[in-house]
Amino acid sequence: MAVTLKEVAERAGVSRSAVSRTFTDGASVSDKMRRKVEKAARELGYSPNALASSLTTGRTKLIGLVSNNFHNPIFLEVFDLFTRGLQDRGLRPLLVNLTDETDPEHSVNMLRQYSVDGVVVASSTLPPGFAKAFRDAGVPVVHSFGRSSSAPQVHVVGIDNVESGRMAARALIARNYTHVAFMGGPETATSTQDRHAGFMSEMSKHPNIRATYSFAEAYSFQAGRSEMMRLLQAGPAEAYFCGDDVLSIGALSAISDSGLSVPKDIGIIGLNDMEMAGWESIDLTTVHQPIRQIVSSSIELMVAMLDEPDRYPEARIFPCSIVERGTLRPAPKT
Amino acid sequence: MAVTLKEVAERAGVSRSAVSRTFTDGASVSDKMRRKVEKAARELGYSPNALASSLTTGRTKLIGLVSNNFHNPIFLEVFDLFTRGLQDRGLRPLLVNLTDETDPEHSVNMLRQYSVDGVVVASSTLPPGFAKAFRDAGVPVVHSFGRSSSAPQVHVVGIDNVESGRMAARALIARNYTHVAFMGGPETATSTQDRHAGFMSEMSKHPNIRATYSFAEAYSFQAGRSEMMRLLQAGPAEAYFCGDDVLSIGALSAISDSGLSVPKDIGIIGLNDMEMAGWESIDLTTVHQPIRQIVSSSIELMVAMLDEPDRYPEARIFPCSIVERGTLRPAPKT
DNA sequence: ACCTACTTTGCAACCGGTTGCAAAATTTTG
DNA sequence: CAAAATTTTGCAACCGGTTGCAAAGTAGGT
Repeated sequence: MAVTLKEVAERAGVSRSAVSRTFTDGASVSDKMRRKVEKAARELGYSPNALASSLTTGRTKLIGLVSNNFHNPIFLEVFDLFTRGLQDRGLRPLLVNLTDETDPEHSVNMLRQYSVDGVVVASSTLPPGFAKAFRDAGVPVVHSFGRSSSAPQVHVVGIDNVESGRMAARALIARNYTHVAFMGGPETATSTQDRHAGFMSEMSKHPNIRATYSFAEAYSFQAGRSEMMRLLQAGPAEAYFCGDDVLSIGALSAISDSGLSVPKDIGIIGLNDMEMAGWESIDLTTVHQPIRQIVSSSIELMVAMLDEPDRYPEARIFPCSIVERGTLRPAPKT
Repeated sequence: MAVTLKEVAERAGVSRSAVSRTFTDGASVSDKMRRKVEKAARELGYSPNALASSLTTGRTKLIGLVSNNFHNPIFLEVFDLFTRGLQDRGLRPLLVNLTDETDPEHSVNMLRQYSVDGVVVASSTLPPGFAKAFRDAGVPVVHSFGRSSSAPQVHVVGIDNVESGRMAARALIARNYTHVAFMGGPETATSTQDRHAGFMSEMSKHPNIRATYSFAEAYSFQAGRSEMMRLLQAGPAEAYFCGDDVLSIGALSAISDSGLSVPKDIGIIGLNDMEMAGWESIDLTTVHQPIRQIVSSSIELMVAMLDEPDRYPEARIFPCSIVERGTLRPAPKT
């Protein structure tokens, strides 16, 4: 069906190499030749087969985009940014949904079979062995939104979750709450562990403030809602740092359904600053995670690694900032 | 870097064909040979290069997954379903983000260069010429969430948007509203056009009910919110059928910020039944669009077309249903 | 043991490109 | 204008596999 190099060569009356060269930039072709070939190619509707050429060049321009996070709306923004950024650079994302059921091993193998030039993992927690498998195969890996210390052998781009936990803690301290709490996502997530650690470590400097914590079952609305329902029964803290914005929104729902009001009765601070956090009906005070920067830096790093595969692993950590909206009481003027 | 067929053949002391055959199912290989080859392959860590084999077999198992909808959270569910469904069948989604800036022509070309076996377009409105370009190239196309009549040359899987508009209208009629309205997405979207047409056609059977309409600028929270703000100023209808759930949520925000309550002062019915519609804090009555069925049917259709590329185009239309929650007043008992 | 029928294996050509090398063509130089 | 330097072009081998075909091997029947 598709038009091949050979057909173009025949029609233009030149060698196959000549055709190949006109479509490879940097190759030596005279203007006359180029015109002849381009004419023939246009008439035939030829476009070179990227896969065939990858065979000799060793580059497919395919990038595995791996994620296990298809439920948190912030990842739609992440996918948007990744796909656009990659395609702007002539790279093609091969999307892999790493669900709990699928064996990571299997995905690794699949990506190797398609000889991807690199792999971006967009997920806080990297499946064990994943990074290593690619490194052994000589495939560059960037772990976006990952924990900086978790795997020193792999490039990481993201935020310092420990620091972001501290930042949230300081926001609560500044507002003179006397009993605060951390309501995390699942305890197995490294992001939760780190935010928790940062939060508690900052609070430990203020022994006069009571600090407690608990974990929801997932980073989801329902999990946040039901965990907050439970906390309300048990006697809630004055303000909560929730593991992320979706959890926060669930918590807000539980609070308002209990007839309490935010921020008067209970304060909430989230993390991510997803689009929805700015919706007037939610108006969530939250720790902003700079996802645009994280994604674009991840892509730049990936591009750099394509030229220099053995590049020494680095961690690129972006600072977060607090976005003050309406779910924490105002800080007293200093 | 990667281990090749030849190396395995040498180590096993057999011909390259033998190795190839043990990795192609349906090929004739004796058990003894297979064991020998598999042993060598295992020792070397060999796995066949999918791209190289595609060259001779003509199949890449790559499916272009094209969408221009990276802002509506329902599409995260759609991507989740598509990626899982495809990878369960051994197909790999090559994701293409068709933003307004990118030239559709360019995307078509790119997908052809990667010789995708098929293309799934997940978007209500198909860029003009898109389907034709692939058909001309002999590449199967399935248009998911598309308009059934828009392009009879392409397979479409989705809902009948006209009928869904009628369904929403009937829901409002049954509740004895006397002034209803359609608040659509952008007028250029075929989904909006069809829902609008269906809604108005049903209303035209009830001349005693006043029916008006307007359009928001996008399928987004902010667009829904500001359009509803405008309508509230101008004097609102008693109940609105909003073009989709995200618009509805925006509208709800405007209504409650204006001190009005839902469904007492104004009724809202959405469309899609996205996960968020069921959140207790939203509790949106809506027309359920069966996205799981649409996606799985799209995939089945695609798989069928891989075997039978000239299959006669069909439209697979799934019925919607009303999910009654809390944003419309109850229908009186009959 | 011999012949037939069937299965397994290797050879070699091919898929659609790329690329090192040397010959041919063109340009520069003396 | 010839010789030297440079650019352009084609040949042929190669990338990592697949596959039609014929030769070799195995089994079954008598």
